[in-house]
Amino acid sequence: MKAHLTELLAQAAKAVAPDLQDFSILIERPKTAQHGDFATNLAMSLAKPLRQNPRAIAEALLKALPGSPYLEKAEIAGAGFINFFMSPAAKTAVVGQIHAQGAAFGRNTTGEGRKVMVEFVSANPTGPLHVGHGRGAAVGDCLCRLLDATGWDVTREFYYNDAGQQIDNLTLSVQLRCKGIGPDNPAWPEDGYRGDYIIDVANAYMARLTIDAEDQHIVGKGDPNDMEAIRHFAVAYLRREQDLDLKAFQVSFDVFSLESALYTEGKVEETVRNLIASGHTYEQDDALWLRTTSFGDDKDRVMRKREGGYTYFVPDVAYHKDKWQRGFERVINEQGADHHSTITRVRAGLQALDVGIPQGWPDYVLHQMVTVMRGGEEVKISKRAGSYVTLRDLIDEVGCDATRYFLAARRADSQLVFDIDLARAQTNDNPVYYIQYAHARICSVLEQWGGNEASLIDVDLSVLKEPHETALLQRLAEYPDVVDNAARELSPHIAAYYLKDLAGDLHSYYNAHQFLVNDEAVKLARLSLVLATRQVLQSGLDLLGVTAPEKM
RNA sequence: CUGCCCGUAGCUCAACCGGAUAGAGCACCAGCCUUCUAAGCUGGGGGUUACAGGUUCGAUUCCUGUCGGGCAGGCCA
Repeated sequence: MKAHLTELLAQAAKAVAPDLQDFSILIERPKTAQHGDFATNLAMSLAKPLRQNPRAIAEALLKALPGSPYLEKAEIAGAGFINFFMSPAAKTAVVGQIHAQGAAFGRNTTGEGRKVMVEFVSANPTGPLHVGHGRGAAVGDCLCRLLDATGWDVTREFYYNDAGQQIDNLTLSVQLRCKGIGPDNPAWPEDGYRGDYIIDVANAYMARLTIDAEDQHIVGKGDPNDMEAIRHFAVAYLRREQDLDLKAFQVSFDVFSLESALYTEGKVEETVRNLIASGHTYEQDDALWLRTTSFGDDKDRVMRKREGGYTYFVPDVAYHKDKWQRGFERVINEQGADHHSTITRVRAGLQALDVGIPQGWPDYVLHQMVTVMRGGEEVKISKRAGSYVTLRDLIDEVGCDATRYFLAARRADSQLVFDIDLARAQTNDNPVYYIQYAHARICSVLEQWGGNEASLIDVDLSVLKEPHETALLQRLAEYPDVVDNAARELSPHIAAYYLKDLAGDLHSYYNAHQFLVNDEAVKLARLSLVLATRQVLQSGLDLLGVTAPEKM
């Protein structure tokens, strides 16, 4: 309907201002019903280039506006808004669309089947996933679903930093636990991992347990002096733990990339050679530096340390070059904002390689920190101290659906307070139940009606005239815009808020009117409307990875 | 000290390239179950959009500055 109005306005604008080339037509949904079903500020935005009074332009536009069966009337209001009032047929048309398209309603082909990679979670295999990872998992997974819904060919990828200093710390921590040494012992290193899960890893290793995962089968050697064996076992063990966490959270990946593989396959060395060949490096103080300041960084960065190892951003650059070479012209990295400083470095490294990668590549979606409240107090998250709320804890206590909704329903770039007690104890406060309840209510009504749902597809909807019905119809018609907007803005919370509003419309309608009435025509029309509503609730919940239960 | 993010009702959060009277939920107050699930609905109070300027027909939104919170600024990741 929006597209239809845009077309009408474009024709009118052409008649009013034939010489004007570059202008865009914005149509929005007014907040109050008095302002019609749609409104445009076109006359106001044309005021400047045409050097005329907005209201005068609006008059001219209205005069030139072609007629349409969907348009009841259009009028000028305020400073020069044009408000459109749609015909009843235009308002109910969406129901037919939803029935015809089913789960495809709201999806579009904007992405044209192009490849996009979303890298998310990417936790280090040094412990279980915590709430912050949960936010990344929820947001990242929703981004994938949104991109898929808008026609992109999505690859979901997880990158394991299974090399480097922290893995050494992990290995050492496990080894000490194998020998019965804990954090209380003076021999315990300052940056060792103190969590109890390290004991579990050590016990499993000593008991010669087998780690069975999709791509690895590793048996604990039981030798507390074999550092290599401990390292492999510990990493495998914790990777499997994280996989199980993700599975419990209903998040899946297509590709797992390992930092260690970048080394063994020579990709890190190759990247270093390429960077040196590019002329953007120099030696100083026995270290190798990359002149990242040439690409917008505020200081140059060390690539190869004095002791010979590479700093973390070198494999990062190698990894992203690999992404590019795998054909991903679009890559979105979802990560915690505490890593934002790597963005400039990675991009600088990629520019220095000079292999045709665009300047702003890749995209980033950063989520801010999650604060966890329990018993009215903040739970401090410290991985090394071992005191933190794991994602598994949340799923167990709060439930998968509610946890996902809470973590995805807020703008990524604002800090998030997750109150465990609230989410767990007072389930009626939880918006996710509110939405699911709307879905369950519709299922219940349809079941009691007992008729054939297929027969509701083609009924006369002209009897739907109640304000509650009009409101619901309008909300349903918004859904395709919501999906497109959320995908374009990379903002899952837009979909979450929409669903809350949609559920609210349904609940109000439900309370104000009986659906299963004696008047057959009214009954069928109402059932057709709520059947369409159920479809959109289902599709929308699916975008968030939340289930749509038929009974609650 | 420098860079990035944020600051909206008592609390948690929205507000679609700048649009009309800034919206929800929780909490508080008053109502609605012999009628399709009360995990629901209806009504009410609650705001100088941190503060001060600027840009224009119009600013929560854009720009500058101040204050406050978070995160970064390592030859850690």
